[in-house]
Amino acid sequence: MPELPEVETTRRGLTPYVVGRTIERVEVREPRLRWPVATALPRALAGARIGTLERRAKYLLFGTDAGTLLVHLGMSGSLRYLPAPQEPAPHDHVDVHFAGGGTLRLNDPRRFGSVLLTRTPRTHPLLEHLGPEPLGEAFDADYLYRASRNRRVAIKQHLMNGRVVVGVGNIYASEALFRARIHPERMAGRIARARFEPLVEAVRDVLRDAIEEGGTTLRNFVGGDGEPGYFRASLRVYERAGLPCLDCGAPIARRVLGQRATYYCPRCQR
DNA sequence: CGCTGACCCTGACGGC
DNA sequence: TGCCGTCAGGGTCAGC
Repeated sequence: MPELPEVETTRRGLTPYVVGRTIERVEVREPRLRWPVATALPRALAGARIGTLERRAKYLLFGTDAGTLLVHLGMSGSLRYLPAPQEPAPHDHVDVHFAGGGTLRLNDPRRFGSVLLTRTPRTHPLLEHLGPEPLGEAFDADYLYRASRNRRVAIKQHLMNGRVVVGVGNIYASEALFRARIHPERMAGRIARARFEPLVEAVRDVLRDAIEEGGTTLRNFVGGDGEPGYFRASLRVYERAGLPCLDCGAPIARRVLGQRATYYCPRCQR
């Protein structure tokens, strides 16, 4: 489920409920996530106060005086704040109970997500080698052009490579390339310099638009407030195989690239 | 070093 | 109805 817009939606939704709160108790019902939840984690966090909630790539970083809690939602994860106690449902793997009431609850059916505690987030192996934020200043046409030289991979896979730029997942890679009119299979290293301005703008625009709509709910994504995202209605190619291109009417094509479904207009995108 | 494909896991859905 | 194959928004890792 979550790409950058969904994670950012979650961050914004949770911030008023969790920042400034003191953790009373952490309850781990199922530690077998992408990486096992450390047995020492609940004890380490008990009594800690959350001072900040930030996002880096698709990670949520809860800054506490006991270290930084890193949460990744994987494919199927979601975080919700519950003001009142609620019976855990299937796949509700982790609860963070706050002093004074309220619970932050992680649900993740496929368990590709992760919950980690670190004292040194900047140099954590999972974060250290990440590329620039797509909505930050470092991500511009010059950067992406240089990062693409001599690369033989398809531009779509290139955009989804977290070392190149973070946060661009399967939905928004297809959507951005449609907006930039670039064929997803075009070799990254063979794209003309002039096309990188529109491409970078397309990536930024589609992510910004999606954040404004509260992300994309395909199956089960809900933001921190439990609301689904509404960007699905704005998707132009994703999951539209066979339907007419909104620009030219040609049927949208679907092809598998690097084991991921890829959607594009074979007429508009070159 | 760059790149490909296997793999982690559960659930929904369509075909038979 | 039930079984089976396919697919799903994430990422790491081994191997060439």
